[in-house]
Amino acid sequence: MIEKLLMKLNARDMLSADEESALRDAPGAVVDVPSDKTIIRAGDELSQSTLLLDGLMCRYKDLRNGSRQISELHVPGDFVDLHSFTLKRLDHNIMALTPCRIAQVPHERLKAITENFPHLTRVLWFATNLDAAIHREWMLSLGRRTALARTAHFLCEIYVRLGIVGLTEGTTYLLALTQVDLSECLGLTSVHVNRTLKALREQEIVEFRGGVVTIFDLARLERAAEFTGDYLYLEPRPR
Amino acid sequence: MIEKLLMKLNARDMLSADEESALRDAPGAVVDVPSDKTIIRAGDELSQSTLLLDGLMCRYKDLRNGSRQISELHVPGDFVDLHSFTLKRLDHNIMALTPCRIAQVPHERLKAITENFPHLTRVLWFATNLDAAIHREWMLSLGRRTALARTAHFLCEIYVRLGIVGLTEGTTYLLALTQVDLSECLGLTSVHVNRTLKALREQEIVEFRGGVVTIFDLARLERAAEFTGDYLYLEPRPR
DNA sequence: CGTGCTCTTGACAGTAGTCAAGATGAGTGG
DNA sequence: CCACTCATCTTGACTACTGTCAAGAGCACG
Repeated sequence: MIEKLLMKLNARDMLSADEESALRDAPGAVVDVPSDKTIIRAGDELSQSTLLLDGLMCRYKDLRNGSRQISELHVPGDFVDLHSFTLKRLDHNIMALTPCRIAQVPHERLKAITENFPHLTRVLWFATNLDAAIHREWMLSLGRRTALARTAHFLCEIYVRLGIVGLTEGTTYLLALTQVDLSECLGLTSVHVNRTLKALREQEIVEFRGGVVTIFDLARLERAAEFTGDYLYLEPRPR
Repeated sequence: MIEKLLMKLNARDMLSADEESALRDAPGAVVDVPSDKTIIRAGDELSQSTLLLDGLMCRYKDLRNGSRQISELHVPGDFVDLHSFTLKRLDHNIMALTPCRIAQVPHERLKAITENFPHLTRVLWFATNLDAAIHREWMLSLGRRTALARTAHFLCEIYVRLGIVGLTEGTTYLLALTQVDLSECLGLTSVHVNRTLKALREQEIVEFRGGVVTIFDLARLERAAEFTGDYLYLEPRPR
């Protein structure tokens, strides 16, 4: 059930059999969530964390005028709100962007891990630090990249992250987002995202249509984005 | 020496005497860093973390064209790169924006904390999760707030964060940044920051001159920024 | 009392936003 | 099986916020 989480973590460090089994024992309920449902609201008191098994979720915040910023897109294997374990409540909302399957992990079991498995604790800590690294790269995009580079960068990142958990096929992957969803990730309007996707398509770099991303020229996509995967910490090493 | 760190952590949870003393024993060398010096470069192999005792530091990334995005401004008491403990290398640079005094904490000692002090480990984990929460709020600023709201929000945040460590005087605080530094935090050009500060000053909301921030009307500043301190997690509770 | 950095301002440019209308397409009910 | 509906996508025309370029002022420091 937690195979994708293990793929993600084992790409960054090696877990022992004991640690893997502690992780396997961690989930409580498995729940299906319909598309568009906000499962956690900012400020809610939380006693469990959410592991995404299948589907796409996001974290978002919004302003009074209704404009929304997605701060992270989550793919299967992501521990969507592992950080709620120490924060106890969140500063943002979490919603399903597609129908999702999640596993709920009681904070009590995470606490037991911190008491008994120091190395596994560091690996989980690492996982939240990785989220923060993704946040920083997005800040660079939001603050300094052009709409085109920002969009290209996003598509590169998701390509790598889905690849880690085995959800790419060559240079193609499924991404059931609307252009509005995309615009909320990218800090743009959906109209401008539409124009930007058109430009990327006409330059034969990448295409995003009907929930499918097809990368025609990965090298050019990465160049347009100034993408390097460094910030995704894809080296197995002791944490 | 680590009093400001303790103020920061004790505002979020209570540390035991043992835990405080473990933290006091953690720092190795104390070092002075001149203004503008980049002390850590992205990719460097790291074996210690940096605790900021005095001065202002920042984390930043840049693009090939030279434009720079600061992803976090650090104030005294901040564990600037605590996350390097699990990441082992960083995805961003760290530099001093003013003359600084730092304490260097060997990762070995942090590792010992994770082996012997589970609760203190969770508190330190919390501290990195707090950085990520600040990242998310900045993403909302960069992606969705106007230049004016974004600038106002930044000044609110720093006001609160400096207040926690006793570095405000009423509604005034010292902030020895240039407008270029500010623009790199805010994802704007320095010219536009200049105009935005002028607008805030002329509306008698806040003034930023000569390294001094004077808030004339905190309520209006917070309203202009849509600022609430929720994301700074200012409640002492078991982590 | 220069030198250089920072701040300030004006004129102009351009990227991205706004508004609006029509196209496309999947799902629904008659 | 065929309208019909609603969400999403697309495009054009226009707007505006922020960026660019440039020059001059202010000021600390040697």
